[in-house]
Amino acid sequence: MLTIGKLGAATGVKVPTIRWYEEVGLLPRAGRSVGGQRLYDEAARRRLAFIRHARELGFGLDAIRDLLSLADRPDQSCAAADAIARAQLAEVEARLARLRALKGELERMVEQCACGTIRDCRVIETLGDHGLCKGEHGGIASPLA
Amino acid sequence: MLTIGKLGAATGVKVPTIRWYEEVGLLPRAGRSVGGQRLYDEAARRRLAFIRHARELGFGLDAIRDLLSLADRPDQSCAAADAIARAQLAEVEARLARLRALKGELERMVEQCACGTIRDCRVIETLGDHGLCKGEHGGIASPLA
DNA sequence: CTTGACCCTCTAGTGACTAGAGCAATTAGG
DNA sequence: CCTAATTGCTCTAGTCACTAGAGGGTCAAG
Repeated sequence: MLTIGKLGAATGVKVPTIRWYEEVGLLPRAGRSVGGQRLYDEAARRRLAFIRHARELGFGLDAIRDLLSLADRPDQSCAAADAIARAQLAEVEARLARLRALKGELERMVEQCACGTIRDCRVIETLGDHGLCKGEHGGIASPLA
Repeated sequence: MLTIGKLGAATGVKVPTIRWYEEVGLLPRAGRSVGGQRLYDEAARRRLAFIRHARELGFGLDAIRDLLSLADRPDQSCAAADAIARAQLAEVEARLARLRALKGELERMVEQCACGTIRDCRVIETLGDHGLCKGEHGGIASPLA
């Protein structure tokens, strides 16, 4: 049986994060010691490792919840899991495209800067006038890295 | 003189967002009509367009605040603005590298899925066992797209 | 038995907004 | 000139996935 700190160390997840996963239902309510401290078994450790890995791959907690409930039913079709992963891949590809455009625009901006005074600064000027941009760079960047 | 709605339409910024920019000090407190509604002039419009464009390029509000105060002093050196832009570029490049790694891992996962039952699903299996991953994909993805 | 490391709950804060309630002001049409 | 529709106002709360901190309780080693 692991205390929450050992579990965190074993999985690379911070202690408050583990408690928070419990609160939002990603982890089942942990059993407690006599004094009321959480205790975890190997199954909990595997479940948390799964969550952590999925987070590293950028899945949101809702998607992870779905993936976990799928993982608990080994006889069902894998199609749903596949769909979730494909959606995540599409999301990542979209963000990649956007970031590449951003990078190009920033590079252009920085390269043109002669580093004189603000008056002649291409960085400031470009920011002030969208028309100086070559390509579109769409709307405001969305969260979820 | 523009009302807040016209200003929003002219710059592509939503009305509550404009009010929020005022609240956090990116925009000066707007003058008001007799009835208390905000009114904006051309200078405000340019300032908001600057903010919007910088947001599109992924700058955070703190960086934008700095850029704006630089833009207001045309005689000063452009070095600080250049540094902010370079930092943003570095940030974008780091996120690009991370996203590329993520994309690779997701592609591998999805490609290996034979779409049978969950029991044999590579997606679920890979998520459960980080050892099946080829490369590192670092920590949890950070926000700020 | 004490010390220090760990654990508990609870609240609040992050970034950059977005949504909604409940009401006031403006504007276009008749 | 009146009315109805639109737009505006403030304020609160919610989003995502945590993180930080206060103020205490528990546990294992020495």
